[in-house]
Amino acid sequence: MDDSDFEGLLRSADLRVTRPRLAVLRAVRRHPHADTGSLLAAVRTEEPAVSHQAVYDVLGVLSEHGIVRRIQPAGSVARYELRVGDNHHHVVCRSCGTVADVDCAVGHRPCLDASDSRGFVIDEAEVTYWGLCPSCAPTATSTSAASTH
Amino acid sequence: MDDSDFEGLLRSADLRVTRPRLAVLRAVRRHPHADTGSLLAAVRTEEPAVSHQAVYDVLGVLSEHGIVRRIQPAGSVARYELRVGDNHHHVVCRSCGTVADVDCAVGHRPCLDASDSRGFVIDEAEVTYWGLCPSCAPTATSTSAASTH
DNA sequence: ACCCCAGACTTGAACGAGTCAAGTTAGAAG
DNA sequence: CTTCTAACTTGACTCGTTCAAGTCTGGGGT
Repeated sequence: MDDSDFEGLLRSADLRVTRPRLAVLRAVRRHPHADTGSLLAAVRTEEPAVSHQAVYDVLGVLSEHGIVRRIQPAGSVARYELRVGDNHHHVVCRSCGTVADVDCAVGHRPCLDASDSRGFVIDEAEVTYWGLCPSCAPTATSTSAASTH
Repeated sequence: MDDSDFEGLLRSADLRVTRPRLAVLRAVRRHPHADTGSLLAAVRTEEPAVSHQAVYDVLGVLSEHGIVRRIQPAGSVARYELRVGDNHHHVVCRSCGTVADVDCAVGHRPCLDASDSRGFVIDEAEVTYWGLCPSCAPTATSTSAASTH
């Protein structure tokens, strides 16, 4: 994912290639799962004149076009990442809020043919794991028994 | 789930039984998946003097003690429900934001033994389905093919 | 039955992520 | 080079949620 890749992504989505957009894409690449505020700060290290509104706008259109993915665990502000369309989920630390990627267990499509989908037309199943990250977890306690809810 | 059940739940969590708390519990029972504002309005139909702060406090402690469950789909405000510990997930309508319960496919524990949990100690896996509710979905289109992400 | 006090509530101000609106700038097609 | 509109800047604003300080009350102890 270098700058010419970003340019291609923008062009094939019929979006103009602008300095703010490239700067936002580079910021998201450098800071996966960062929130808008951090991304704004990161963008301004290379493009000091970019407004916060521009960052919101850019992240908005990039999400709409599937170039970045917006995630928002309960209790957190919106976060963004570049990995799209590659079937992965997220682990969120209950203590510090850190987010990490988790590859989907091979071949599994969790609960997807939900017996009763209530008449909804479902297009995505999002899985979020909750727990404690290595830094926050009490040391030594090992196994990660998890329950579905 | 009648009022004496609520009283029991509170007492066994070492929480005082107060009129505001009972009113909030009744409101959550009457309005599953409602946000704080709606619950406040519902509470005030029977207890007009209850402050908004009280509702926030009550929902907070009830969540901490596992008496109610707080959910917050991306882009939504916090919502609350009484069903706890019974293994169910949620479908959220992308168009109107409506939330419905979906029972977990029997015996499935989605992606839980995640091949690589990044050193996190996981205690819960939350599944959110995204799509269109019956009212918002274009009529007739039927199948609900879903992709994991 | 009464007292007492920490836990629960009221009041009112404040915070901050995100949005709205109006005017200006700059990609990129012709 | 010109033109047009998508994209950006600026600045005000909304609203869900939290903070802080003071008052009240459920329920255990006497």
